[in-house]
Amino acid sequence: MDEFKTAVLALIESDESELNQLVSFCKTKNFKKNEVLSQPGKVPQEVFFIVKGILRVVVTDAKGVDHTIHFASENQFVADYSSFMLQQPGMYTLQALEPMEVVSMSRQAIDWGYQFMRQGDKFGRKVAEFYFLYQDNRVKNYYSRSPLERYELMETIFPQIHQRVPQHMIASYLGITPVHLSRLRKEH
Amino acid sequence: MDEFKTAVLALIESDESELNQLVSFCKTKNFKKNEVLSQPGKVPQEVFFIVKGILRVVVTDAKGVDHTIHFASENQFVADYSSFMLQQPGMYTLQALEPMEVVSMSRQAIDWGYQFMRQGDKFGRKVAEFYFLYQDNRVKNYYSRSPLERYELMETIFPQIHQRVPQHMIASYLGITPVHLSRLRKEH
DNA sequence: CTAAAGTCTAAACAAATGTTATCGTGCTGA
DNA sequence: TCAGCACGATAACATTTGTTTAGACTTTAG
Repeated sequence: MDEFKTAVLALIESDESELNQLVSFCKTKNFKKNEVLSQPGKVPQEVFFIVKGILRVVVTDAKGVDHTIHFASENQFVADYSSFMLQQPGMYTLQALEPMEVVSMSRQAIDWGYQFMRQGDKFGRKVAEFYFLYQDNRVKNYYSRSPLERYELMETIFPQIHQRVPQHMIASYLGITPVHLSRLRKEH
Repeated sequence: MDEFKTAVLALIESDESELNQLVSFCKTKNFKKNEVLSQPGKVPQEVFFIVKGILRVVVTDAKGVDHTIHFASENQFVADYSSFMLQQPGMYTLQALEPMEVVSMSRQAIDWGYQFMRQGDKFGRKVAEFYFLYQDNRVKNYYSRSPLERYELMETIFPQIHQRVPQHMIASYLGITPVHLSRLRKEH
C-alpha cells in the first residue's frame, strides 16, 4: 500500500491516522493477463490504483465491435469513473494486459474520504482535474493533428506503450484500423 | 449575479456572506456577437459563467485552420480551463456567437474560494467532474457512433444548437467538413 | 436600400481510410 | 513439443470523406 499512500500524499496533505483509516476500506487485488477488472452492465463499486501492470479500457459499440479508448499503468487511478459517479451501470470493460497488482478503493472508502478526510474534496478535485486535463489534451490533439502525428505522440502520453501493448490496440485507440496504421508507419 | 449565485448553490452549500465575498471578486461583462472572450497565447485569468448567449471554443491547428471543439450557453461555466489551471499560455479562442452577458470569475475569486469557502474544493470538484463527464461521454460517442449518429445526438447535448449556430460550425465540432455533413443530412 | 459577405446545397473528382484475404513469424498452452 | 493462434505486413479492391467550384438564398453593414 506504500505506493498508494505516496500517490495520495502527492495530491493532498494528510497524516498516518487518516491514511490508515482510508486504507482500511481498501484492498489489494491481483489479476492475470487478459482478466477483466470491471465489466459493462454492473454498477462499478470501486476505483483502482495501479501498483503494477497495465490495462486498457474498452467500449463495445452497438454492432459488438470493441474500441480501446484508454490505457492506464503504474501509479494511476482508473475506473469506469462516469458510471461510478452516477451510480449507473458501467459502460466500459477494464482488461488487464499484463499480470496486475492494484489497490481497490471501494465506494465506502471514497465516500468516507469526502466526508471525513480534511482534504477529501481536494483529493477528488485533483483526480477529476487530472482526468480533465488528459481528456482536454486528447480532444485538442484529435482536432489539430493527423492520425500519424497522434501515433507519434502516444509514446509521450503513455510511456513504453509500444513495448507493452500490441499495435492493433494502439490503432484502435487512434480510431483507425490496424491495416491503416501499418500503412502509415511504413510511409514514415 | 442571481443566476450565478443560484448555479453555485446548485453545486455546494454556502451562505449570503460567503457568496457576497465571492461575488466581490467577480465582474459582469458584455460581449458583442463575434467578439473574443479569450485568446491563445495569453495566460487565462478568468473563468466565465454564462448568463445569456452562446459561444464556441476554437483551436487553431499548425496550418492555421480553425476547429470548433465546444459550445457553451446559459448557466454553464466555461474557460480555457486547462491553461487556466496550469497557468500556461492559452490554447483556445472563446468566441461569442450571440451578444453575451457573462460573469467573470477572476483567478483571485477562485483562489479565494478554494482557500476560504467551506466547500470551495467541493465546488472545484463538481465543476471538474461535470466536465469530465461531458468529455468522457464525448469520447465514448466518438468511438461507438457514426458521424450521422453523433450529429443527431447534438441536440440532446446542446439543446437548441441548430437554431443558434451555423451548420458549418457543427460540422467542425463533429470533425467533418460542411460539405460532408450536408451530404449525410440529405441521405437521412 | 443595396452591395458584400455568409450560408447551404450540389456535383465531379481526388485522397484517405476501410475491408478482405493471404502470408510469415513467433508465441503459447495442452 | 508442436499445433494452433495472435500478430503484423502487404496487396487489391471498396467505401467514405475531403476538395474545389458554382449557384441560390439570406443576413449584415454601411
